[in-house]
Amino acid sequence: MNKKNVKRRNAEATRKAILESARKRFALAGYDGAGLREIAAGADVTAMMVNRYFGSKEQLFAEVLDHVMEKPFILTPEALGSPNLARSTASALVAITNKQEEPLDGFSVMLHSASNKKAAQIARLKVEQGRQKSLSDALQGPLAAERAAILLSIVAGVQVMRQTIGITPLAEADPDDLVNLLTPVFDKLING
Amino acid sequence: MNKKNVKRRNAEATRKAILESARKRFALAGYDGAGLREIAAGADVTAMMVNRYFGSKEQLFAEVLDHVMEKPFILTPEALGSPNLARSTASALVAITNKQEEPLDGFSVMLHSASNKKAAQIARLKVEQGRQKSLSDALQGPLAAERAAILLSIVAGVQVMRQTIGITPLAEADPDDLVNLLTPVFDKLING
DNA sequence: GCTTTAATTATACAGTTGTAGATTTATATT
DNA sequence: AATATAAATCTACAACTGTATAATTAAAGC
Repeated sequence: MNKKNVKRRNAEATRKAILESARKRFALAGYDGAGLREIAAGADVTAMMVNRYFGSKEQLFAEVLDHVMEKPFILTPEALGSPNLARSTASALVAITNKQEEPLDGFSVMLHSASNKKAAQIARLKVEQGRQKSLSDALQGPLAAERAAILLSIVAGVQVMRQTIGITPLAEADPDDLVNLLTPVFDKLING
Repeated sequence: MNKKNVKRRNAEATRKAILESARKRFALAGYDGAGLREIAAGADVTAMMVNRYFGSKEQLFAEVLDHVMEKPFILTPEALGSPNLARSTASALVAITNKQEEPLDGFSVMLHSASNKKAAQIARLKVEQGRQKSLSDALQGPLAAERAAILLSIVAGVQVMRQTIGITPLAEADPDDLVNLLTPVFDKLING
């Protein structure tokens, strides 16, 4: 019997390794800041493998966004039924934006790539297809889509300011204080 | 009588022109995205003038941030006494983040440069020295600094999402709806 | 064990970046 | 009008970028 899906030197594993390295680098440095050689080195291959497996840097970026967007770290549709959603959302956001944490989410990728027009357009597309839509579907009441978008904006804003830029006192503040301040804000948007 | 401050070919005007062109380009494309030749062309000079007048791209960036930070477009300390501050802040933010508007503020510069470590550090310094401090001084009540920082984060987040990325429906939403949704959010943070 | 085929690398190219040194140009003073 | 001086440019360089082509290497099937 002949096996068709034979993996020599494990092509599938290499592809995954590149994708994972790209996610990390894009999240840290954005589309422009992450070089192909750097991404490839993170996957223990040479830069040419990237183009072999993904065609171009742009296509790689799009695929990375697909992956990071499909599992939201916060405000998941399932969690939207919870009674203390506003507070749990606030505390998840504060926890994740701790400095030492690796920025592992689509927001980092998107925000750090906002200055590049092509990358920003790809990111917008992916956000609209992914999180934004499922979130606004789950929210109740009038102007659900707008409220969802503002919610995402606040999450994004806090993440950049706290984690990337590291604004004082956001970066050094007592996490509990931040949660207490953010909770009523989120509550306004979730419950109206 | 001999005049000491003689300007040949108007050095001062050239310096200002470069600074202004740099502000525009940095706001649009961020630190990495704005090339020195491009910035220089916007001031009708060659790229070498930039280094002559500012020493390096980094120093130019720092000086641009000094200028854009010293005149806040929103949440000015003077306006903080106004009764309807939350609403006027919301409506100013919505008005300014209209797509056609040129991004003329320090937030754009900062956000688009967040992916570059050096640039992000310079930006953080300037924000802390400038707007952040005056704003938290003006806010009343407990945790004023934290509330001010969250306020700035929300402004930043809405700006990126609405203007730079152009998320639907934030970009196309009815401005009045957005103002109505943002006002109670800002009110929570301003008045507690 | 040899051949085939796919995974991986090596080399190279054209473009861009920030910047340095030498040179040219314009202007104010003599 | 000639000269001194500062403004502006020209040329160039070394480092980087994404990517294309050609060569090499390793493993599967016979």
